[in-house]
Amino acid sequence: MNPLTIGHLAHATGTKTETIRYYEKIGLLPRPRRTAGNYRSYGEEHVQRLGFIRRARDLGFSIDDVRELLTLAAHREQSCDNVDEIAARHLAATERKIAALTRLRRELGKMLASCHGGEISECRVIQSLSQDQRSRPAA
Amino acid sequence: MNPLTIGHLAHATGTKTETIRYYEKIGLLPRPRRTAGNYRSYGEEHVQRLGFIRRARDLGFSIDDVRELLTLAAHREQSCDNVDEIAARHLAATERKIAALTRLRRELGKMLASCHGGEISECRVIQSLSQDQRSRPAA
DNA sequence: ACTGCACCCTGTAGCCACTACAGGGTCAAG
DNA sequence: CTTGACCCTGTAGTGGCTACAGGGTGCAGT
Repeated sequence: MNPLTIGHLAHATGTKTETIRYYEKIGLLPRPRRTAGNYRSYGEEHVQRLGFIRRARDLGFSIDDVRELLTLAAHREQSCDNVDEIAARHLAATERKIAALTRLRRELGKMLASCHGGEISECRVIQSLSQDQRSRPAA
Repeated sequence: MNPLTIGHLAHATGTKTETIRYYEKIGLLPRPRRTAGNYRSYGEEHVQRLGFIRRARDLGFSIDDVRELLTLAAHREQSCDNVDEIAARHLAATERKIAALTRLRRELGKMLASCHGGEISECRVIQSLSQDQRSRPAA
């Protein structure tokens, strides 16, 4: 209801004040009014918009994606195909990341499981990192 | 065998020349000899070391971890506990990332599945981003 | 000898999405 | 009228490269 300071807006949306100023600088949040003492003064619309931004960011959307989602969200009568496309693209990228990390996890797990302690000279982890897999003898 | 230029070292290890110079700048690769024309001149030991670095980086180890792994690898008579600890820590971090991304994937999948096209005003994706989950009505 | 051309050199700036100061100003309570 | 919590701007740092700009080197072909 009443206008909020940047600190209150930060608290209300779970954002840091520096981040809010950063979003303003890059044009993601509109510049708010200022008080007589030059403090930023926010209203309900800023809480909404920053909440949207924060939720999208928490879901891993890039700043550019968020920017586009905000623009699309403002055109209520248009088709949501573009929105779905952004989300689908992000979902696909997330799946690719999961797949890559899963491969890493398997590799790391194998390395660790094969190491039975002892000296560095016998350490499987170091051995794995030291030799090119392609030229390692099959034995 | 014969000394390599930076381009040849790059080719041999699948690294970019800029990255090799960067690794030298941050002290990860030792400064090589120079030719009369001030070209960097690399030997087999550089191929080994850069190969180690690249494999560790491909497994997602941070530069600082790689630095420590290189130091540990050089002390062949010491225990490999420290190595295993770095690897275990990295494995745990990788698992946390996978868990976080898996949650994201589920959320994104739910959002997309519930959206049946049409107008933005009815778009589930936009709705999800627009409202705070905690204050959304249960219906 | 000369001309291209591919490669090499240094140094700096940019990427992403913040985060952390430094050096100041404002405002309400005591 | 002072204290302390908040606010302001602007700049620099994070990780791990990547991309220039503006030059020099080396070798093949003519």
